Amino acid sequence: MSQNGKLATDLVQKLERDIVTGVLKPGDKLDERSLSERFGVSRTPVREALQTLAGSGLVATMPRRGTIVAAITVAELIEMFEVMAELEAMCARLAARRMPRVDIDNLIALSDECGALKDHADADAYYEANVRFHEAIYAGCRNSFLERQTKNVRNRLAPYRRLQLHRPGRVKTSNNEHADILNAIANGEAETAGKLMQQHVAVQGESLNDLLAIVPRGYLEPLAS
Amino acid sequence: MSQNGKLATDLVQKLERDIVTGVLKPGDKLDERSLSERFGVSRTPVREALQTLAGSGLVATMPRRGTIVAAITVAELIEMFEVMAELEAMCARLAARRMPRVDIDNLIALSDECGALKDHADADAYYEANVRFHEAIYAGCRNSFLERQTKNVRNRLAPYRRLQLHRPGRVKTSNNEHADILNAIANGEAETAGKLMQQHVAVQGESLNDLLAIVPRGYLEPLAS
DNA sequence: CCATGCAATTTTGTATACCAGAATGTGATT
DNA sequence: AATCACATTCTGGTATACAAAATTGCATGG
Repeated sequence: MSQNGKLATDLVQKLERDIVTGVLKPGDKLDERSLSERFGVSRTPVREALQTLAGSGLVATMPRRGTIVAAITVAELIEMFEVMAELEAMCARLAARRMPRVDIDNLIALSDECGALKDHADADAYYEANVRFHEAIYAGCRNSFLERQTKNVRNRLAPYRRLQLHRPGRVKTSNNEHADILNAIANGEAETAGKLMQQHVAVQGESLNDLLAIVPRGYLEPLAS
Repeated sequence: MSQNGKLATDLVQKLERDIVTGVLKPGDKLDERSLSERFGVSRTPVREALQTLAGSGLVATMPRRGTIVAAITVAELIEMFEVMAELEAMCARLAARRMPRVDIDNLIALSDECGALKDHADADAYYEANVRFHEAIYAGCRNSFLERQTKNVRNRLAPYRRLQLHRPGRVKTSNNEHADILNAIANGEAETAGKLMQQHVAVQGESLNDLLAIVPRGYLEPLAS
């Protein structure tokens, strides 16, 4: 997948991580010169990295006006959740039909892991386990293109989705839904698995009003990808 | 959407057109120097353009080994059609629920246009009308993110899909399916519209064996995106 | 005649220099 | 005091120069 040279590739990964984990917030300006001296390289690989990130939608650059971490509008967020729900539903449907036994066992283990962390104080720990559970299902669809596509959209939503889990009660509900989804997949009930997953994801998009209440200032400024 | 400078943006559009329309074939080498002198610019905007195209998946570049027009393997093609069918189905479902009357009228006109060309000798003319019909449905879903995502995948499949229509009888069948889809959308039958569209697209992926028989040499070499 | 290794050339990756357009600040004028 | 014009400055876009890696071709040896 990685197209650029070594330096540029490194930059892509570092910046991607910073954006997805929230170190860099939506709307933050990404000045080429600052980045180049911060990483000790010239502007060229920095530009290539930004170019790549722009392609995947994580940053947005306006001609002659620079690059910022993609700040998604509420309308765009709703749209993306709508698509995300359907992509994950597709993964779940296919996983129910194609996931081999050994991978299902692994999925059960990941679900247990989520269960063990659901009452834990550390929301981030649950978040990580949650990601692993979902990614196991992506992998289970046995369609590497769909897997990449889904992960891409998830990454772009990551800065906003992380906030979701801090909503009271959401973790527990989420965990229950996991159990149902797992069940459907293990039993090969494709349509059920898809339906459940669709709702599981879509509910996050539908509660965007709640999300807006806790979103930090600066998250909802101008621009979509 | 466009991130690069003016020159680079132009290049992206020109190269994209050449790839989608088949002037440049999968596997063709894209030499930076040749391109730069062909377009009368330096290597920098050329590199940026290739970078952008790599991001959208239309070209593939291996580090230190250059860039080629993305040559998709058969396995990857099957995967992509599987996803494409689902994306278009989603568009159709949403369009059935959201498309305003005036746009439906326009869709009817586009369908008629396809019908008028279905017996015509010029397969390319039907192909273009077909694209317009499908794009009208993308637009009808009222989800610009989904629309972009769908168009992106379609572009990547375009070099291969174009071959499909040269299969005898396909045009007529395709046209009948259009009529059914249009009907479902006009009547607001979301699930039906989605189902029909899913099949309409998936059948192209499932007939890949036939496609392989007529694919020109050089189309199926090494690399996926 | 074929294989292997080295050299020359080609081509990509990175750095730097230069140019152009946009933002900003200052001063004059109303 | 507010606004508009102009100049300065800052930042992004493009070109060019340089470095490193890979491919190619040739020569040499088996």
